[in-house]
Amino acid sequence: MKELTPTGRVILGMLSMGRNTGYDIKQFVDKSTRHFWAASYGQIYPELRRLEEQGLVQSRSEPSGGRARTVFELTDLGREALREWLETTGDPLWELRCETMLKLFFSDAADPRYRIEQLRTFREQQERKLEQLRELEEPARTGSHNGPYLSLQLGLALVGSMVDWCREMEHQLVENDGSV
Amino acid sequence: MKELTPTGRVILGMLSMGRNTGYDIKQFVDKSTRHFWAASYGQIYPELRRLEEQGLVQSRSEPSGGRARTVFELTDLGREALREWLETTGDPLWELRCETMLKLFFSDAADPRYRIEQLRTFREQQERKLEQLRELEEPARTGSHNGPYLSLQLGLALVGSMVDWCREMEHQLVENDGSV
DNA sequence: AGGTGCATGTAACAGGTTACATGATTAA
DNA sequence: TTAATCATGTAACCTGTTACATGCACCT
Repeated sequence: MKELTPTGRVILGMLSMGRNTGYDIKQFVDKSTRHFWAASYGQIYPELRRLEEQGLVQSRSEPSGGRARTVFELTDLGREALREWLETTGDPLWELRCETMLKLFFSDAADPRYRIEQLRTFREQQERKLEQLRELEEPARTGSHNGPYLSLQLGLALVGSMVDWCREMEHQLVENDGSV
Repeated sequence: MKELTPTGRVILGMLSMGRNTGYDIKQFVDKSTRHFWAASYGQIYPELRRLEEQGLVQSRSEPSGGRARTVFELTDLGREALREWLETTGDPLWELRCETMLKLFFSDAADPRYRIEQLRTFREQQERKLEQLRELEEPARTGSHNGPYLSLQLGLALVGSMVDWCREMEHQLVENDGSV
């Protein structure tokens, strides 16, 4: 069996949770996994076709009124591929790209007061993210699946710790050089 | 002035810290920023040429023995571009791609005991990362720049909180369903 | 003589985003 | 009537990795 592509895995997962059109998948990604795994139409639609070629999903046309609509569902093979991926425990992908850390790293090449500036901007950004995550908490807690809630809690811990660290560090930096 | 590319910024920063060949930059990235910002030869060498075209860096050939070697340094324009980027405070790039969160998210489609399995694998991975970061702590603390130490602390806080969260969650999961 | 490190580079590939085009349905 | 939403799709672009090729220098 061919290895699943990253987006392929998201799609199979989303199908397993009852999302069944390309549009629907994208919408749902945008209000759930987007915080740790995004996807765009440019990936989703072609990938759905590829998955069908591989026999992992099955499409059928199901227009709503005169509006074209293609509904997908997992095949047995697809369900199997998803399960296999979920049950594999081998060095999972973990990628972080954080411009703030990079700026901090190079911050000796600029006026030191910009450190606080960067930290503040970053903290505010992460606080907004935290809020967005918190809005997902209630629906995730009461939903029919447990997975989303669990992954949300990990996200919350991660973002929360960064916000806390920033607050502390901003405090220290202000004390140390008295600048705003 | 044209906007810097992501790798262009890393290069300018590294040059400002005294790294002066493509090779040297790559080596240093690999033992410092790689945890939150990677770079490969395939990006670095072409980008150095592009930066020179834009007048941000200046190269000179400086062979060591019969071994070809091109040394780069920042021009005034390059220093200015770097400073400008460092002093800009606008919605910094922050991207996380975490396969474990994705697997947890979809974990209802597999046997629940794999949740603990995924968590454990992830924690071990992050513990290794934590160790690598800790090895960088001493040199960063005693080095001539403050930036690297600061960014390292943020990384440490982030990875540390995830490890803690995993431990706690693994504990809870084991209690709740008694498996493994 | 052979392995490791220094040093430069590129071609092929992978993965993903953005912007655009199209058009029906529904709620205001 | 018009804006938002549902719905599908693609082409151009960007960014980055991997694998490979090359060759000198230095240490054992």
